Amino acid sequence: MATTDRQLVEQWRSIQDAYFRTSCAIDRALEAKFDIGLNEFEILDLVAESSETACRMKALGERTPMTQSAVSKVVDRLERAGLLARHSCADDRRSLFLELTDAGRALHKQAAVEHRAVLKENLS
Amino acid sequence: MATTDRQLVEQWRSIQDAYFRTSCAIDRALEAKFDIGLNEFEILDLVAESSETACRMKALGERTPMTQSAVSKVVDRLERAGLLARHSCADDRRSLFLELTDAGRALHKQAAVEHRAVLKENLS
DNA sequence: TCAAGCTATATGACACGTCATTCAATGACA
DNA sequence: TGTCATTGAATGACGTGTCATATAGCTTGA
Repeated sequence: MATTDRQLVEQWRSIQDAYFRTSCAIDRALEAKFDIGLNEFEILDLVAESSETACRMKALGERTPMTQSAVSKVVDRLERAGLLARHSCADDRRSLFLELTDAGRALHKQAAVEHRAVLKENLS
Repeated sequence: MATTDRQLVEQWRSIQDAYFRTSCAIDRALEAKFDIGLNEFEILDLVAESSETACRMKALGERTPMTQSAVSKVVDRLERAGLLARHSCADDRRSLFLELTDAGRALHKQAAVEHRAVLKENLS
């Protein structure tokens, strides 16, 4: 009972610790080298990953813990930074279809290497 | 190489997922039942845990990933809510010594039960 | 004992996330 | 086809976290 609770809390703290250490490390590295944060990278990564299918915005919302409005704002920033473009979708004019620009694709390629490297350093 | 990267990313995603699911669940539960957030609870928990020693503020900063200024603000809110009090420290008048109020202690006791319960539901 | 530096905390500006709301487009059904 | 509900996305108000700084108290050494 008490020991179970203790173990639970221990387990939770270790998850928190791994999460904070790693996400801060990624964030700092990406911020320093590419001037984008972790969430920006995650979106770039998702878009890069699924460069086939259309109508992304919606899909992104489903693949990330971020809110729809958060996604919208991250995409704003990426678009302003010239890394990503919104295209309207022919078959459903409410939907938007996202695509990396050349700059975005290039940056993502480098950032992904960095990202994996930081993961390697920080995860068991 | 590629497979290692893939595994790394998988591992990272699973940590992220566990972290988000669990922290959101705790946050919602505490927010709904006790009107405090996760960080507020963590601070209450830390203070409750070490109710012996003095000059807490500093010590808290070392036991949490939060920034010193974040801790200061969380303590502000807890103090405003009447759950916690700052006492000045006799031997070093820069330091502050934190103490749960009766209300704080009572709330922490209940909230801790809830906290452990949510952990149990969300962790393997 | 006084200056210079260090330490503990608070505060203000700012970035970013959430929630609630809005708006346009779509679907469904009479 | 016209109305009503629903869906995809954007926006504004707001809370909370971070960084840089301010402030007060402590310490050290001449």
